[in-house]
Amino acid sequence: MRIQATDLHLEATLESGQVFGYERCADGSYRGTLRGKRITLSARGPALTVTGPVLPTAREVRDYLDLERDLSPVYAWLRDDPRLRPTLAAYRGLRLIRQDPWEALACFILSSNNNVKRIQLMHARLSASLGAGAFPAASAIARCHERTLRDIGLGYRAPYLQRSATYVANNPHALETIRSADFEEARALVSSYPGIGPKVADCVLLYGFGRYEAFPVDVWMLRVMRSLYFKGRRVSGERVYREAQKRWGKWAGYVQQYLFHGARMGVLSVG
DNA sequence: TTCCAGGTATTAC
DNA sequence: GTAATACATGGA
Repeated sequence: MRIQATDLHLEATLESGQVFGYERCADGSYRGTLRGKRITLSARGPALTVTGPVLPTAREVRDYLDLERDLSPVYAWLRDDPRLRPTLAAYRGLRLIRQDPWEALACFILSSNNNVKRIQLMHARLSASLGAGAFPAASAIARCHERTLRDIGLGYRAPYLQRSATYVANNPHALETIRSADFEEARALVSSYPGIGPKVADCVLLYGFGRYEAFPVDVWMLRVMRSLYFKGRRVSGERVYREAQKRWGKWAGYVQQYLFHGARMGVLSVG
């Protein structure tokens, strides 16, 4: 299947630490799962090619990659601030993937005090062991014992994931309740899951629920925001969060992705 | 070998 | 409220 995608940076989209289920192939394409279907994505200029045994619909692909969204408000913020232009120049077309809410919730429980490489490893092992190749449903993880998850290599996060999965499996409306809540209420709900604090809660809302006002503050966000907007002074996560809300409002989460990737890739100053 | 990684939960002032 | 500490594990 070929899809017209004139403003998509596939590499930055799949390798900016927002999604953990994609593996880069030698030819620059990516193998992963889209709405439960195993596919390969490859971009050549404005043409996006999707291959696989069972294809998602073009509509599903466009929705998943957020291709319909007009990013001009985000680009305006990045273009009009000299401090941010380098990340726009390098990664224009980076889009926030509209992930499955449960997968985002689970993966970001695994992300705490962890590195992207190993989160990807955990994702792959969970998918192979419990999901027949796709990321396992909450019910499949709920059925596991903590021991099984530790054997997969989840470490101390195993009980957090097991308990969160059990809650979601036993409360079928849990995720819809989050979706229909206003932002602060949703934040409180997500933060109440075991293993989820303020940073991961914002990741879940941003990547799993499309709440673009969410602004996850991790070590990279502290570094780059301190460097760019606080003259290198040490500042609290809360202070950084408020600054982002003030500057970028309902687009803060989208700007955050450009900040995060730009900082990690070295095109933005981190002090 | 030691250190670090998209933090969180717990405990102590 | 703010500060210190343990937590599993793979890669550098």
